Amino acid sequence: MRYRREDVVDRALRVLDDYGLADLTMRRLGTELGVQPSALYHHFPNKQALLAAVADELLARGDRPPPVGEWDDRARAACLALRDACLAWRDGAEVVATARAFGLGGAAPYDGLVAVLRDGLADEELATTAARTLVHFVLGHATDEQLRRQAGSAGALADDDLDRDFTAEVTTGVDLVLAGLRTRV
Amino acid sequence: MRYRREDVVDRALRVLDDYGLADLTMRRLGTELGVQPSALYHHFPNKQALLAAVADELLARGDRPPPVGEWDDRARAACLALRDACLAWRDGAEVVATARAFGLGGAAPYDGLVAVLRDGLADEELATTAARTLVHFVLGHATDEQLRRQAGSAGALADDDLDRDFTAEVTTGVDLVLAGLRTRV
DNA sequence: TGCTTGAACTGAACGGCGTTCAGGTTAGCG
DNA sequence: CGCTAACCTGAACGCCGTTCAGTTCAAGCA
Repeated sequence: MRYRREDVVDRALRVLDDYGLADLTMRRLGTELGVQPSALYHHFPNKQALLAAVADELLARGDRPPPVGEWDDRARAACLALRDACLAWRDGAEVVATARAFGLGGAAPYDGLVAVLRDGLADEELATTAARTLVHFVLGHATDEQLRRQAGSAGALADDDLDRDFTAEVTTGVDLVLAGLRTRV
Repeated sequence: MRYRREDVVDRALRVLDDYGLADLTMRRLGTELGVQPSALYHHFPNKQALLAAVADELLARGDRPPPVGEWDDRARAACLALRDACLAWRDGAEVVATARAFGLGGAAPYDGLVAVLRDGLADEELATTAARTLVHFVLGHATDEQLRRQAGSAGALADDDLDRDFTAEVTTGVDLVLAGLRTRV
């Protein structure tokens, strides 16, 4: 069997979901495809680039049409969509956050948020800063949640850390930022 | 020479600042101390625990007495203090964020923020959620900044990504959250 | 002073990782 | 049918975190 780039990304996404980011190694992915690890370097210059492609694919699959409405409602929806896209895959948030930090991928949600906020705020600089604030918070919170759930299912965590309502928490956080923004229009 | 735990942490902090997190390996730290890598396992059960201790020490050294004043001013000061503590060391933000994510260290700034916010808000749940929002944002932003500066000094980045005013950005972000909180008291 | 004890460390090994590279294979197109 | 470019092999390199049985040595006690 011979593979194309997209096949590799697809399989990587499956390995990620089944075994977690720590076990998404070039060797494991190669084995899973029935291929030498070195074969993957025909499709990607290095592992970071592969992970960036995985992040982009993960986000693309979780994409949903933005709702119509006020700018703040659309911004909130975009944040929750980003969160849902990440939570749909094991360690999804960490993958996206890492790719974003390295500047190699995961830019779509940020760009979308900037567009929405620019509409509502008419202040380019405030829009970018607010978008960064929101994305950092959403990704940070989702990373935390996934890590904590994993530690919880491994039985290494107190129970009261698990029955938090993560969705309510993240909504409150996003709304805090949006409320702050509303005081500036 | 024989070392105690604190000596190892101190040296690890120096290695971190001189060579970066990627080069802070057990072997390198051992070499730096003139000791076998296995010797470090007498002081720490694993590398994660060592990094948690490094994060705590890094935060402790950057600690400063909280200013008196309104709760929102104190919260802003706490956020900026956290950022400064992280920025004072190479890859400091990433070290703290990782330790925090694993629940092994770096809890002090979060606890401090919760205390301040609980004072001003009289709402325990909102205080914890807001503290999480702020810490996630500050650490995410600082991680981004350090990674970007490093990529910039390696000449792999556009210039306009570097002459951003990171301090103004993070202040604006924090103030957005605080303004949002003020609408709730 | 000599003895004991436990903290600190050695040295070698284990299995795994990302990555490189020279060369082999094979699908598809002209 | 032959060529070309895409895809892959197989072996190696130099790292990594971690384990473990055994050794050294400073400090406290008799």
